[in-house]
Amino acid sequence: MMTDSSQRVADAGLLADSIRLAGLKVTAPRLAVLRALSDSPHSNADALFGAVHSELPGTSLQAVYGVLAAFATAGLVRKIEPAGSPALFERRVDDNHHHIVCTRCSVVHDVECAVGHAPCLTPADALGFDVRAAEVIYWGLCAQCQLETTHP
Amino acid sequence: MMTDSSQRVADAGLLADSIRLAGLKVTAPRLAVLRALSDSPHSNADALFGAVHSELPGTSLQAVYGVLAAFATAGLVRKIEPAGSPALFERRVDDNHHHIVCTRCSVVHDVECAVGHAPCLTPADALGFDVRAAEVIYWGLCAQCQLETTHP
DNA sequence: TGGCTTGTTTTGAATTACTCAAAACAAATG
DNA sequence: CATTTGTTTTGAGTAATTCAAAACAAGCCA
Repeated sequence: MMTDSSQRVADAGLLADSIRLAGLKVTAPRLAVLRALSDSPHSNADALFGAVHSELPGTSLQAVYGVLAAFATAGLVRKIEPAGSPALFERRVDDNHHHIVCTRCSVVHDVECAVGHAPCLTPADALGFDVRAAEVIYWGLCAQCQLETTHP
Repeated sequence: MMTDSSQRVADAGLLADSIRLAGLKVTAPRLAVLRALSDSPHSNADALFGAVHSELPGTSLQAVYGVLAAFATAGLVRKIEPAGSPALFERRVDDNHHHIVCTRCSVVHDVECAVGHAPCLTPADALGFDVRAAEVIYWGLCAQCQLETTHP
């Protein structure tokens, strides 16, 4: 039976593998950022810095920015930038999912592409563009905030 | 027959009317910003400041930000914030159109909602959210940049 | 296994886009 | 025309991010 600690080691191995597979060197800050992102998807650089820093106190905020930039360029993480928010990062990549954001508390959740296949990826008139991606953000009130605004 | 200058005056009147109709006081900076936005939709605050400043040299950049914030709150303009870009503004409002952005030169064009009615406004699973809006941004290469990248 | 090369991180500073606050000013109303 | 209320100026401040040079470490090679 696999213990908690061997599980953690196995996880570290998987994290390291995916970093290596992306063509990047495996370093402690990179492992820590990737683990923090696994634990909390849709985190911003500052939140990740907080998580990483408690595990690896020498790590600088700039290192976290550097790690995230390298990961994003290598296709290991996806960067999303909802209006009015600092950039958020997630490990779910290459599956064309979208996001729903609460206008009150800013919580973000993943949502599958509304239509399964990709009609919303094809604009009515692409105006000569070679369209590579479609990004959809839904805005609304999350369940919790609906409660809190109707029972103030 | 309407002369160029009476046309300009008529335009100014229409601009003033729409500002007044939005419940805002009509001022020179507001008229100038609204005219600049009519001339160049998808402009950012800095570009608008440039246009306004040449017509009305006393105007400050902060005033432009103030005007745009008041317009956006009043529903007179729409603010869009594509990833990696400063906020852009446009007068087209309340018609649920979307945008297509060139990943190379950052030019922005309007596109109609891909499907006419609103299936893309309804996520597959709204996760308890009360969804109020869906924002779609298409990313790709504009016609010009396709040419310039294939004939370098 | 120890050096070498290349890529990564630290340290420190700078920049961009935007916001805040107080005082001066101007539009609209009667 | 005086007053009220909203707007703009002036000046400063902040958040998020980027840049650059030097120190450092990972992975390769002998």
